[in-house]
Amino acid sequence: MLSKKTRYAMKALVVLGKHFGQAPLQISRIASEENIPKKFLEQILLDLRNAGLLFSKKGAGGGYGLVKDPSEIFLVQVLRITGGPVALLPCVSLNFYQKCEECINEGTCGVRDVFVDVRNATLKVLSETSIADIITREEILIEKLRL
Amino acid sequence: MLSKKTRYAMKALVVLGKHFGQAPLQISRIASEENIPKKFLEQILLDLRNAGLLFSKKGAGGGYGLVKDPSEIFLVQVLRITGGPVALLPCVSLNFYQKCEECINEGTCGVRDVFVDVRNATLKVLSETSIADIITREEILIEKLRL
DNA sequence: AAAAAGACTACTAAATCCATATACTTTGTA
DNA sequence: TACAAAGTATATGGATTTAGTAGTCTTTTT
Repeated sequence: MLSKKTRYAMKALVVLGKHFGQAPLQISRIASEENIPKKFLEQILLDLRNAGLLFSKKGAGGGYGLVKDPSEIFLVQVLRITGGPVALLPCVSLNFYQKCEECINEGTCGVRDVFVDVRNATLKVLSETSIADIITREEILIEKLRL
Repeated sequence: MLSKKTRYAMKALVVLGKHFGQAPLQISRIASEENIPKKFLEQILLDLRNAGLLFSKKGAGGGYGLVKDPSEIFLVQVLRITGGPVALLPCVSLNFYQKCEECINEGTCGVRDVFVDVRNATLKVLSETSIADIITREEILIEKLRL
């Protein structure tokens, strides 16, 4: 399961993506728009900024904005910034690898082998999907509901 | 990430799969073979038994065994018994569904839409892979290491 | 009867997650 | 220049979950 942090981060990026190129958006605005606790969102946006995804502007008329085009921000990146490993087993994680304590021989572990496949399948979707794609998907979903 | 419970369950089932058709295996034997805390494994095997995957026999010469052929036990089942949701978001889970509190309209949520795809990809692997497949994979891995 | 093995219940220590609080810094503007 | 708006940073606390342990009871075999 993804943490709320990761979920909030993605939702916030979608909102920011819709405003790309415009004036920066304030935390409180994003928070109220997406029902995210403001103080928590504050920390999250800060992480995304420190990771180079967002710029920030202090003071009156300040706020946050995307540094890159939404089509260049992929979900894997977000997941990794917010600390959510893609893999379901630590011994299979590319960026958060940890040896399974109980495992005798990692190289011949069949369970691990399967979860390498699972990770690859997940990674494929997440590394191909951008914030822009999510915005497009939302438009399609809204369109469908109109029928 | 899968819980240790789920991991231990899978490993135990693999051990039991290798002994399918033979005399039941004792908890302590599986525990020492796979470096799993015995008392913890006890609870896990009980869950698997209550879910109908294992039979148990008390008293001297007792132990646990698979009810079905290892080729008929799939990883999705194990995951669901041990309480590990397949989905990365609660609002996308088939068996552990929960509404995202903060979500305004689930039907038009692009993030959710992507994670439906992720879930399907994961589910495909986990519902196609059996305990027997894991055993086969281990044999292949061992074979490869011999070269 | 005794020993072997699982069944069941309860508990606890540690970790993690979510959220809030508080104090500080920067920037725009009246 | 002073003040208010907004982000920065750190700390803290509560709730929940996870992992593991302990102890007692029940069943079965010898």
